[in-house]
Amino acid sequence: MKTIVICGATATGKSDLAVSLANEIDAEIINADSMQLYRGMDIGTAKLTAAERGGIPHHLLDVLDVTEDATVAWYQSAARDAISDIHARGKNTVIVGGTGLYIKAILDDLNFPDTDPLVRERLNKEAEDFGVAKLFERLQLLDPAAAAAINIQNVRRVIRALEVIEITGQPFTANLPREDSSKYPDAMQFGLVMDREKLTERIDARVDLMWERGLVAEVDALIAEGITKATTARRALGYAQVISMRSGEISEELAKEETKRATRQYARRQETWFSRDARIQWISPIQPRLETVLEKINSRSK
RNA sequence: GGCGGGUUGCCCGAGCGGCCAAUGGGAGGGGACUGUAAAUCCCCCGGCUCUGCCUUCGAAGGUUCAAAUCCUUCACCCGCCA
Repeated sequence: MKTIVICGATATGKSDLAVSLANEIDAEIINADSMQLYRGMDIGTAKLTAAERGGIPHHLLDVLDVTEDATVAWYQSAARDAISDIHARGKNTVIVGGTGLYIKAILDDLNFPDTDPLVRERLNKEAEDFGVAKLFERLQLLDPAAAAAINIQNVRRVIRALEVIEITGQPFTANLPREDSSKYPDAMQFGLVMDREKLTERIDARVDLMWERGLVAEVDALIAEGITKATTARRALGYAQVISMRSGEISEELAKEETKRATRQYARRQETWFSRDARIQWISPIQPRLETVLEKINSRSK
């Protein structure tokens, strides 16, 4: 059974390609977008409507309330279970999304050590009270390799490293493995690219459309459901901006502009992330996407 | 018409005779990345034949060994008085 990944920056047209591809190769789709996991976050995440999904079953889509926080570890096992299930039913799998770490967590041999809210909370408090420098010093002592790889300013990562060391008694692996640890050696990854100017245009247009379609109302509904108390969902592009607009911090016009700006920056980070995975086969903007992907898949299976 | 304040690099905004190509922030570009990843963090950011040189701080003159910083005139913007 095939495992195909469609990745790339936001607004490059991944979702549509995934559906048409799934149709062609008798596949089901697994969402690899950290924000499309949430129910009710539809307009702002550019989630495909039921009609647009064209009857293709989508997994890991609409599976969490906005008050629940997704984590990579949870996603990893849920996604792998979904793949096993799909393959067991004799279908192929298409994984689509822009969350690089999530895709990598599925494909590669990443083991996420446990987490402990209490330990984390204590470390957080320590960082606030005494500063990260203090914590970083400890990290240097306990795990020089991790300290060398993590920037002292990156509080979140310093804390996580210390948390892992404390819970497991083992050093923290601070670097992701590169391409040599695949759990699904037959998986094929395809990346969609677009030149910056074109992408910026598409992002701007998409954000305008989100507003027209009622993003503000969507966020209002989620605020009522408690999204502001969540730690993950409320940071989503567009949602964070509308939330701060509703709290009176910024105007609606600014919220919209900021959403476009933040989305542009996000797209850049995505490109950086995906660009380091040599396994990805990039589909250039001038190539017919579906045809090119099908061709590559077929030539591989021969 | 009179008096006062302002004009700084793509934008906002410090600087107020030498240590200034000029603090900060934003935008833009590059990069990192193992339980918040649409997150978090780092680097670059006038030009060049790049341990130095050249062109920048509204414009044009001037003072000085030396000016974004002082003086003069002009242009535009802002406030108060008419």
